[in-house]
Amino acid sequence: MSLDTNSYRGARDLYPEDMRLRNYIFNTWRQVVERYGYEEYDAPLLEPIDVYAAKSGEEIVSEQTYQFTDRGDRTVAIRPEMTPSVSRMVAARRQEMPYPARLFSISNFMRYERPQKGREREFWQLNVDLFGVENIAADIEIITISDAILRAFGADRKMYTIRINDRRLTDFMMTNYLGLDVIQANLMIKLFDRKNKISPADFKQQAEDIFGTEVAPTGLAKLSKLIGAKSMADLPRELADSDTLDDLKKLFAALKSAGINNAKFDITLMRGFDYYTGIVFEVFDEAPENNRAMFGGGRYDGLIGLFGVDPLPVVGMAPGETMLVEFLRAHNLLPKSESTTDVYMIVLGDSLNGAEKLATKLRDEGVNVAVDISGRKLDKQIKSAVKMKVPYMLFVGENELSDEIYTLKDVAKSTEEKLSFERIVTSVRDYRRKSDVGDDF
RNA sequence: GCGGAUGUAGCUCAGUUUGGUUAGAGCGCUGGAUUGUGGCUCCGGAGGCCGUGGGUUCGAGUCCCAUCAUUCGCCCCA
Repeated sequence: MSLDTNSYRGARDLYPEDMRLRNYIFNTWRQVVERYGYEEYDAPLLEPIDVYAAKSGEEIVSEQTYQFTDRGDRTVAIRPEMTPSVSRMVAARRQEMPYPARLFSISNFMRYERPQKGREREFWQLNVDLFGVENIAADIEIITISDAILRAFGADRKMYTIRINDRRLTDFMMTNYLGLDVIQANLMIKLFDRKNKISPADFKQQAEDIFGTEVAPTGLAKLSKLIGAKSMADLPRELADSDTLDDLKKLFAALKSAGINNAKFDITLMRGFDYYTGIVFEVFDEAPENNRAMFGGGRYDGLIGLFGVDPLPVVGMAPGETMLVEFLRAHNLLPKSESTTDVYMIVLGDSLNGAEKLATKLRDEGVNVAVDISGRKLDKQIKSAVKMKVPYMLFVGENELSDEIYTLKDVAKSTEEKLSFERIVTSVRDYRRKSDVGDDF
């Protein structure tokens, strides 16, 4: 019996052409967040299980983490997310960190889930967190960066929407306005989460069940006022007077003046229930075939305190690679895939020694060169170069070596020029400079 | 965890309804012809446990059961 060549379920093999796309995404992420002054960190792949159990729901941890007992009898989990780890790291240096602390990481995670479109068992995420700022400026910065990231991939603001809500408003709404107890509020939050997936009639029916028959009529009336609110101005008086709206107003004003015209207030936005304490937001893909939340984030001021130090305010977000690729594909923003090798050297006749020497000289000038050392016929060598998507081929034979004039072929344009060594170097450099600053990479 | 669809050559698929000799096509791959230049042309070749395991049958790619995988929904999504 032979071994299976398939990769582990929900985890992908990345061949060079896949890795080119991943590198493009990671490089773009890194470039944007570093421009905002964020610095990179990393944490171990494994954490003690308690780190997750304390923060998230118990059943999520037991059913969806990869966990095992190590040789020292400790129960550990492969990280399913970064937030607990980075919180642990910041808590450990609570007193000595420079604040505001701006941190990011690009790391892989694993969750034991059923793989489907846009979701894998092993996945990569950018995590961006801003520690130590209580005021709304931190929330503004994180949302602005979310926008900047998508813009950096060439996205137009018509392609996505940023939906924003505030957890404090949700709490006030559930408890004071709708008069729900904790259990009812929980159910209502789950129902709000499902709002776009079910019919209005089903929504109404399920809401009625939550209210109970006695209070349902007044409850439903209040609910429909909420759902109908397209902006903060439409909110019922009881909510509109609440203090948290000042923050939201400042936030929207700031986003507007930054040109972010696709941010919308959405009272129904929930984002789970667990640990958010203020602003929450989600970035939605507006492509019809893909209409759903791509990623999100928000403020979670309570987590650092779990590690036995004074609490610290935090705002963070985490876009994933998988969803982003779906977004780029849907909007035709995928870059053209090209080899990192600049020049594929095609060796004619007995010229291998001379070709290798020339390759070394080119490499000394920073040109990436692959020499075809196979000794195959010309057309086979050319086919390899085309398959690799190398931008240039360089033909090296006895005549070229004695004249020191070589034929450089542009693979895409199918044009060729006879050039000296120096001219080859400048041609390749010009090409690289152009493609690095363009929309494509 | 639940439901639907799909697994045949490297890839895209036909063949399955109605079981019947050596399982096909296009592209790709490979050898050659012609070219000091591929994405032209011509001639030849290799490559399949028909996802896997069991069952029915004289006989299974085809029918039945199970299982695994892919995929679309549901649940969930820290």
